[in-house]
Amino acid sequence: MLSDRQLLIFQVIVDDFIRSAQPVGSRSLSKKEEIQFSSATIRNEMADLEELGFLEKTHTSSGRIPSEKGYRFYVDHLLSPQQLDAKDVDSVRSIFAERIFEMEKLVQKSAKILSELTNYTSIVLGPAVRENKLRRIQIVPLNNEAAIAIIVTDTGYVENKMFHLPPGIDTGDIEKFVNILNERLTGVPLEELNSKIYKEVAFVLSQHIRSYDAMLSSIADSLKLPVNERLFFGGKTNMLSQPEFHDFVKIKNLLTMIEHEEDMYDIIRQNPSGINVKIGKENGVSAMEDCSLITATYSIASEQLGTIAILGPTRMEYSRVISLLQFLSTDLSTALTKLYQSK
Amino acid sequence: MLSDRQLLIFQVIVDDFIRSAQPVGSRSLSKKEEIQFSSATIRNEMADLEELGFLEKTHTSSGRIPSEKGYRFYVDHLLSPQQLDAKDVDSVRSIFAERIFEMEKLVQKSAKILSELTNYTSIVLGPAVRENKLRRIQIVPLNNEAAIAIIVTDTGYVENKMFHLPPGIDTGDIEKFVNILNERLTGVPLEELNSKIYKEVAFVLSQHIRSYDAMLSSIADSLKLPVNERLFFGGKTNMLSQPEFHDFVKIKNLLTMIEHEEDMYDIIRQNPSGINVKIGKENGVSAMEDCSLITATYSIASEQLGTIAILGPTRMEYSRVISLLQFLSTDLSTALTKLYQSK
DNA sequence: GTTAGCACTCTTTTATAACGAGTGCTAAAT
DNA sequence: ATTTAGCACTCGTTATAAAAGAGTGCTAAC
Repeated sequence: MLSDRQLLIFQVIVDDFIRSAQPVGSRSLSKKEEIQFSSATIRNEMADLEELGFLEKTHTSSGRIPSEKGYRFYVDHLLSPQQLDAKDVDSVRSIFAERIFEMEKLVQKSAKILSELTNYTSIVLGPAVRENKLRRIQIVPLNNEAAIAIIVTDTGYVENKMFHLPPGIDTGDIEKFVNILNERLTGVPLEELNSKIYKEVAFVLSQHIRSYDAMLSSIADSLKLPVNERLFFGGKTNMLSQPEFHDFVKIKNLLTMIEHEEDMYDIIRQNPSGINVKIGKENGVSAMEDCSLITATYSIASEQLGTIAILGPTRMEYSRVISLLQFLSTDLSTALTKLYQSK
Repeated sequence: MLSDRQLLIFQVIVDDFIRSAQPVGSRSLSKKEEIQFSSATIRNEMADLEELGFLEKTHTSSGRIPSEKGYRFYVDHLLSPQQLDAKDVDSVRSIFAERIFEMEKLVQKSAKILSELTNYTSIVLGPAVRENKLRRIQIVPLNNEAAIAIIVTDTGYVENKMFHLPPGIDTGDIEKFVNILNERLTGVPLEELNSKIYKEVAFVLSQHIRSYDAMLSSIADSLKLPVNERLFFGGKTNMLSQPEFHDFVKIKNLLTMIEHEEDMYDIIRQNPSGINVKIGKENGVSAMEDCSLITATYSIASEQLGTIAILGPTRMEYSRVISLLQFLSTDLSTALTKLYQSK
């Protein structure tokens, strides 16, 4: 569909604009060594590329910038899987250098490094605990009225919630109660806990414990997991350095959007596994229409755990970011699998 | 030291500037109804106030704005304890409307409401767990190599940490170990845990458990509390709407500073109990030299728990914010005392 | 098919002037 | 002895115009 020359010109324009953030003109293009034809020829090609919808002008006599369709094409067809810079490799590896133990810490550090490396904003979702299996339930009474329910999963994730004790319950009952829960529920994935409690455990409890139901509903309520997986951010303010956001309305909208965790959660979470690129309006949110979002998923063995994402301007270093995310998500998956698979 | 007329003029200037963010001129002042003298008189007084260091000009022929010294004087001497708006009272009360249980939730909601009410940034530190008393230690083994240590305090605070199990330890030993810890350490304030473990518990353990020391040091290490109390923020991006921050360098520095949790932690934490106002350079941080920080502490009974703070431009609604913080911190203290004092 | 040349467009920069809000000072009024 | 009216002056802001510069589209020559 596009001639080789058009491809070449298009690619150079995109690369140049990604680097400089300035519209690219025919004259400056003609001076590049990889381009051998005159500025007039380039102008003709550029006009064609614009007609095809790959380029845009900011005003009648300006140079060209890539359109969203252009970026999409660039990402889909012009991005050769590029070798990652040795420095970048080192930086990513440094995440795993210390023998970090908790998943969350690892994931948090990943977010930090990613944002420093790219100078964009990084967002990491996870790790998902939905499919974690229950390791232990504990109940710690605080006083006559309240107690804490604690659950621990096989990956070391701990969740806790305070609840009211039914009046008049005694410690022996609580202990029995917990023992029954542990007997019946250990090994059950968190997402099935709630239904399992009512379907299978309630009956057993009823036979052993007076007034079990008040407590059971308190507990079941407390354990209404999955708790939203947490989001971790890195470099929230990095976008302030991007020239396209030297505009108070834009930056305010964007930062406000980022602060709004529930929305971000939905946006990140809806991405399918593997690498994913959403460009500009594809994000479906007006605050992000000058942004691109690249996501990658990570997993333990084949079980998808979470998502790493980079949010940058549409004029983003797609190639490098994609390589980075690919590399990091693979490494993260490997590390986590090694840590938690070897039960 | 200052005449009544000077006080009046000064107060009106500050109030006006706080409202409008515009330098205040003599003519516009003379038109206010509370001011009965001519603009020329006002000019003379303003010149004197400037000489005394309470006012500044932005350029030779501009109106006046309050200097930092001026704000300091205003806060220290001109602020009458003002009645809080009925709306504000309602909003603050709404924090306690739902019967919230966990301290952290309460504190988080306070941060949110405060920032919405003021359109400044709110920062809440706490609640401190240093003096919380240990209620229970649990150890949950995950596999042969790792286990989770969980501690629960009398206020329902839960902290957990993963640690390595010494090779070859058996479950019976772990159980004994935990029982001894609980016997000896229940009721001990978190901040004393570490020393107590080594001084009093180590010996007992040594008599009952083989290879106790490897595990003890893992655990003690894990429990190296107090974990920094957490910071909660509200309205991080609110400062973007303040006209004094319509400057990319300033806003970037400020937001970056805010993101840097450790620094913020120190800044908030160092404030003594009660209401505290830091104006501009008094904050000692260049990123905050156009800001004022107002802090208030909250407590359970007489034990100080944490700090609520509002970060705004130096041109801040001091009177209203101080009233708000005073009111909220009192209410928060009362609510928490009621919840947790009645053990 | 390619390219040199040129008129034209539009932004950015620079210069200049006009405006206006505000001051400080002097001299008159109270 | 204050207070105030009056006025010259300052300086930032706004408006206008002109010049510069980067880039385009089109035509005609190569």
